[in-house]
Parts: sequence; structure tokens; C-alpha cells
Amino acid sequence: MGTPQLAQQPEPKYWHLKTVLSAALDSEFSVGQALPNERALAARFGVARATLRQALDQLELEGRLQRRRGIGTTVAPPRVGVDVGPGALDGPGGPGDAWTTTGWAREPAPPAVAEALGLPRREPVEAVHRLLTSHGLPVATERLFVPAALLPERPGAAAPRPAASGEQRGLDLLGRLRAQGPDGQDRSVELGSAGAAEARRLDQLPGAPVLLVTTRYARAGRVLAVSLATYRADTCRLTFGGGDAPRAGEAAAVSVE
Amino acid sequence: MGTPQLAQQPEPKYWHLKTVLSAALDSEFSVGQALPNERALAARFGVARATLRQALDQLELEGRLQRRRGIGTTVAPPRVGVDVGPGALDGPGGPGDAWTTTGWAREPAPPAVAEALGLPRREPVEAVHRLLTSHGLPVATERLFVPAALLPERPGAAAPRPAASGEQRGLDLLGRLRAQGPDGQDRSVELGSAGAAEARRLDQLPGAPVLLVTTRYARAGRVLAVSLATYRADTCRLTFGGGDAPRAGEAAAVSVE
DNA sequence: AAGTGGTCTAGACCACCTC
DNA sequence: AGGTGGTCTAGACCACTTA
Repeated sequence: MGTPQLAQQPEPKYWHLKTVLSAALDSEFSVGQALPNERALAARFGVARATLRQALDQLELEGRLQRRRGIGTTVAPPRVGVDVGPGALDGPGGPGDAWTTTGWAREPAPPAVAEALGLPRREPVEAVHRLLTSHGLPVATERLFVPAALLPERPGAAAPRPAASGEQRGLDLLGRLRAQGPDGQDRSVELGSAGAAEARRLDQLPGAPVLLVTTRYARAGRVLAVSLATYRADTCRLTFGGGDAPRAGEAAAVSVE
Repeated sequence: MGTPQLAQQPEPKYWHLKTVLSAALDSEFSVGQALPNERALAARFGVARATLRQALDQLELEGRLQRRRGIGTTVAPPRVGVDVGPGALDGPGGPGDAWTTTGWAREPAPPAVAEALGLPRREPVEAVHRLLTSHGLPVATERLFVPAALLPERPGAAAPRPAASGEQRGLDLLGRLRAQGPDGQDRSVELGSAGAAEARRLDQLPGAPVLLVTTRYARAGRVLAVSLATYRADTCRLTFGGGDAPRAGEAAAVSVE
């Protein structure tokens, strides 16, 4: 008799569950539709609730589901493409777009930022806070670290009065940075998790997965500002170079196989 | 008497644990050092193992820890910066770099790829498989969908014989694509989870978080090829535009606060 | 054989939302 | 009040590695 099939190690239950649910989402559910609650689903599949949740966690990570406490689980819409091309300094007063300046603060620079700017670590520095919304929902927050000392005041513009709001101060700094006309940008993207403050601003739970985009604005080899942007990983797809980048299609591409 | 402090809802245990562990990693551990095992840690902090694991899961997601079954948990080195700039077609025979062509196959195009290439969905198409390693470890896999029909054979080069290996066929297709000199690229990045095949090639477990990079190569408005690349999210930081993009520093930037 | 992390269970309670 | 997802427990067994 031939060599018997190598005893295939059993697929984890949650993995199989995920596959089954994924197929069901494609064929039997439409965007926005609610799934049965977790206890019902677990019972239907004959597994513990924790095991079912492991499968749902994966599907949520892939952007296929949306879960809200007290509400339920629904089928998520396709991820929204967000351009992080060369125009990232856009905003009210700038060309383009939907970034909103929400405030201003002097706060200690994170180590990487301090290093890039050539400052002592944890040196207090001006930070402009911005929020990006898409279709009315928040998708990203940004802290733009921009040392005022590096930016001359704009001759034509009135400096904000001491009593000016954070928004006004932020807009002033942003304008001064734009006036410098940065000529170089470095960007990097990595996976992170939302802190308490970011989670609140992005309307999600602390610890939720986010895409961390670090951008360095330079002019003539001198780093003028560093931006730390936090994009919701569940709802966002970052696009570079052109607004019509391809969509990584339904299940097939998001869960790579 | 004044309004009493609003009863602060208790921080989840796993969240507090994560904070404590994170601080300990910074101050008392060095890269590569092993942590106590999960049962010991759970006992030390007086929580159930599942709760401890929730904290470790987060730290692993942020690239601070590395866990290997049967081995233990160690402090992860800083993420490696991987350039995904305009030179992504590099590889043996091309300028630059470390992509290795591992094979070739005719496989059905994922929906998004078929659409971008203007083909019927699930149409079989040539796919070149490549692997990117850094310091000897695999960090990314790629499937480059490149319909042979769109690419003329190179006059000077010998076409691979029918019996040629997958590698040879892949290299031939890659050469023909390079010879076309694509002049446009669209890229997008999103979060995904590794399928069984990718996980095997990347030496991680199925379901591990990955960064999905979709690139469209075009010439004169015509899409010639589409690449689906899968980067390990735990060990990689994607960099764009210049090889010396800033590092999102230690804890502070990866776990945004 | 012994030790590690990965999976799974059957409960419990909590925070949040709607009715 | 009743429903939802989020947290937590105290176990058990499994897969993998090393010795």
C-alpha cells in the first residue's frame, strides 16, 4: 500500500469559521446589513463565544465587518481610498481639501521627531493638530510638529494675538510652513495601535489598529517640520501618486491567499 | 461641596498591563532578550493568562515583541525600513536589489487585478512570484500579474524553452516588462491578514497582520501589470521617496498617544 | 519529557445603546 | 429592562521546540 496521506493537522476552528463567514458575507449579506449577535452565531456554529470572536476579530481587521458596542455587528463598506500624495499640507486656506485644523499646543516632541528636527529629545515644540474626515466620518488625525523658530513670520500676515484660539495659531503656523515651500518629503508607513486620545478623536476603541504615516518636510536639506498622522486601518486605504489607484478587490486581495 | 470627580471608569486590565510592560521593555530589557513565559507573567500580575495575552497581542502588533511557539517571547528589534519607492521592479538583473524571483504560474487574476488589466474576472494570467528578504529574513512576497499578451518578446533575448523553470519564465517576463519602461505607477497600502500560503513564505502564522501594497504599472495610460505585495507588518516599516525616511521612534510613536 | 506559545471552553460581569 | 459587544476568569488540551 502506498504512503498514507500525511495526517493533515486540523485547521483551527476560528480559521475555518472565518472562511465560512467570509463566504457568507460575499453571497448572502449586503453592505450595512446586521449580523446575528455573537451569542447566536456561536451557538449556530457550535463553538464558544470566544472562538467566534477570534474569527470576527480577523474579519474586522480586514475591514469586512464593523462592530459597535451596544449596537451590533454590520457588514462594512469597502475601504475608502485616502490620498497621501504630495499634497499633504492641504487644508482650509490651502489647495484642495478636507483636513481641518482643530488646535494647537506646545508639547514635547517624540524621540523620532526631535531627532529629525535636530532638537533635544522631549523638547517642547509647536504642534498643529488636524483631523481628516471623509463623508463626514473621521479617518485620520495628525500632529504636525513645526518649530516656530524655524519659520519666519509672514510679512503680509498679521501675527495671531496672544489671545488667539488654538485654531488660529495652528493656521498661522501652517501658513508660515506653506510659505516656505518645502521642496522635499520623506514618508513612511507602519502599523500601530491607537492610543486613548487618538481613539477618541477617530471614534474607535483604544488599541484599534491604525496606519502610522510619518512625513518629513524639508527645504534645501533642512527639515522644517515632521508630521505624525494616524489613519484608521479598518476604514482606510492609503493611496500614493494619483487619486485613482487600484482597489484591492473584495475578499480575494484583502485576505491574501 | 463641589461637584465630585466624575467616577472615572476603570481602565481595562489588559490596557494597564500593556502600559506597564511597555515601560519595562524600555527600561529593563534589551533587544533579543527573552521575557518570562506567559504563565509566569500572568501569575506575577495576578491576572488570567488570556488577559495577559491580550496585552502581549497588542505589543506584538506594535512590533515590540516577537513570539514563537515552542520557543518563547523576546524583545523585537526596531522595524526594518523597506523602500517601496519608484524602484519596485528591481531584482536580480535589475538595478539595486534584493527581490528574488521564486517562480511563475498561470493563475486566475483576483477581481481587482482583472479589472485594472481590463480582463474578464478570474481570467488566468501570468504571475511572477517574488520574495524580498532583509538581513536573511523574508519580509515580503509579491505576485506580479503581467499578461504576456501585453508584452512583446525581446528581440535580442532567447525566449525560455518550454521546459524552462518557473524562475526562468518569471525572469523573462520581468525583463520584458522592464524593457517596456513603465512610465506611471499607482500605489496603495492597506492592512490585511496573511493567508496560509503567504504565512508559510513569510515564516509566520496564518492570520498575521500584513501591509498590502498594490501597484499598477502603466505606460502611456495603458496598464501593463499589477503587483500585489504582502509585507510583514510586525517587522516592516514601508518608506517612500528616499531611502532615509524618518524612523517612528520607540514606544512613543508606534503606540500613538 | 518538559517547556513554550496557540487554541478552546463555559461561564461571568461590565459598558453602552435603544426601547 | 433588555440587548449588544467588550472584558475577564480558571481551567484544558494541542502543536511545536529543545534537550
